[in-house]
Amino acid sequence: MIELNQQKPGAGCCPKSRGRNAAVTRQAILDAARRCFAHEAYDQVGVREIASIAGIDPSLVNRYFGSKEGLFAEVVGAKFDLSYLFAGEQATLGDRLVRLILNKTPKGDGHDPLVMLLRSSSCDVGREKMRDAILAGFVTPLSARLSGTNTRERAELVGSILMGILVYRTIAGEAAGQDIERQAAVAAPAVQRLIDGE
Amino acid sequence: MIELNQQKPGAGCCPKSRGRNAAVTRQAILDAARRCFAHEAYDQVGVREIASIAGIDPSLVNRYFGSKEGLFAEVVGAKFDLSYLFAGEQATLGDRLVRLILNKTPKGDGHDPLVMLLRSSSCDVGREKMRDAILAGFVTPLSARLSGTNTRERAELVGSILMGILVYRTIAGEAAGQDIERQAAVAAPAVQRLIDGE
DNA sequence: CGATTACTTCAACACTTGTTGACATGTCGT
DNA sequence: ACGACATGTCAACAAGTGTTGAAGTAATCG
Repeated sequence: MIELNQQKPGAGCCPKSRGRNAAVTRQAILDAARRCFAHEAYDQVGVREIASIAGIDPSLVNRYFGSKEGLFAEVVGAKFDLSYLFAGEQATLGDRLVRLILNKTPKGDGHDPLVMLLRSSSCDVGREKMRDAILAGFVTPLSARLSGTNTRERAELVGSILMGILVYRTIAGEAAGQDIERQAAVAAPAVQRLIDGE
Repeated sequence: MIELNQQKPGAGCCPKSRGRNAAVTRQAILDAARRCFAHEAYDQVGVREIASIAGIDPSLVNRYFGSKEGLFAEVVGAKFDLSYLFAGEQATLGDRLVRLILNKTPKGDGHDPLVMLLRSSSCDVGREKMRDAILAGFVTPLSARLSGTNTRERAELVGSILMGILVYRTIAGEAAGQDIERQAAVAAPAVQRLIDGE
C-alpha cells in the first residue's frame, strides 16, 4: 500500500477535479503506474490501486492501454539504450557504472525503469523484458567494446555485479551501508579491473 | 505450470493410493512445495497447485502447516548457516564461493533454498527472510573474518556479486554463458581480491 | 442551440486466491 | 470387534483479481 493524499474528486480544492482531457488522464495513469511499479512487483500492484492513485476509474486503464500488461509494457518499455554509458573514456567507466547503480537505490522515488524491471523480474511479464534489456542493452554492447580475452564473460560479470548491488540494496534495505563514497571506492576498482582485463 | 505425471489417486498402480500416514503426507506436501517454489515465486505458486502435485487435498496444507506462509517458511527456513563456507583456507575462498553459486544455477532442479528465497524476494514474505539470510548468514560473518579496511563494504560487495551472478543466470537463462570454468576463471579472482583486500 | 462525439462512471462478470468447517473414512488401542 | 482418534475429502466462503459493456456526462462542432 502506497500512502498518498489521494483526494477523491469532488472533495477538496479543484471543483471540477480535472477537465475531460484524454492526454492528461493518460499521463496521470502512466505516472501512477510508474509510482506503483517502482515500489512493488507487477503482480503486487493492482489496477484498482493504480486507478485510485491516478484518481480515475479502473476501467480507464484498459481503455487507454488495453490491459494491465499493456500499461506495464508502456511504463517500462520506454527504451533501454544504455550505450550512452560507454561514451566517455573507458578508464573511468567502472566508476561511472558503479555510481549510476548506487544512485539508483530504490530507497528514493526509484522511478527508474531498470529498478522497476528488476523488481518485477520474478513475474513472467517482467522476466522477458528484463532479459532483453540486460543482454541487448548492456552485456552485448559492453562485450563488444572490451579488448583481451573472455570479453563475454567479463561483460556478463560486470552486469551481474551491478545487478547484484541493486538487488542487495533492495533486499537489505536500511541495513545496507549508506556511505556511497566508501562503497564506490570498493566496487569501482573491482569493476574497472574487469573492464581493463587484468 | 509445472508439468508432471500427477496421477490421480485411484487411477493406476497403487490401489489404496497411499495409506493414511501423517508423516508421509506431510513430506509429500513439503516435496511438492519445494518443487514449486524452486521454479516460481511465492505469489505465483498456489496452494491448489502444490496440493495437486502432492496428490492431496488443498486443505491439508493448512492442516499440516497452518497456512501457505507457514509452509513456505518451513520449506525455505531450514537454516542458513553458511559459515561452513569460511572454514577452509581463505586464499581459495573466492574460488569456492563462485563455484558454489555457479553450481546453484536454477537451470537444474534448483531445490536450493537460497535460489528459492531469491526468486521470492520480490514478495513481502520472502524479502524479510532473504534479508536475514544474507545479512546474518553471510555478510556479517564474512565481514568479521576479513582484515584491512572497509571490511563491511567488501563483504557486502562479495555478497552482492554472488547474488548478482545468481540473478543474472536466472534472468538470462539459456542466453547466459554455459562455460562454468571460464566464468569461474573470471569471477573467482575478482572476488578473491575483495577478500584479500587489494 | 442541438447533436455528435469523446470521455468518464458505474456495476457487474468470471475467475482465482487462501482459508475454513462439516462430514466421511481409515487406523489403532482396548 | 468396537469405539476413539487421527486422517482425508468435499464444498463453500470471503476477498481479491483483470476485464467488460452499458449508461451517464462533459466537450466540441455544425
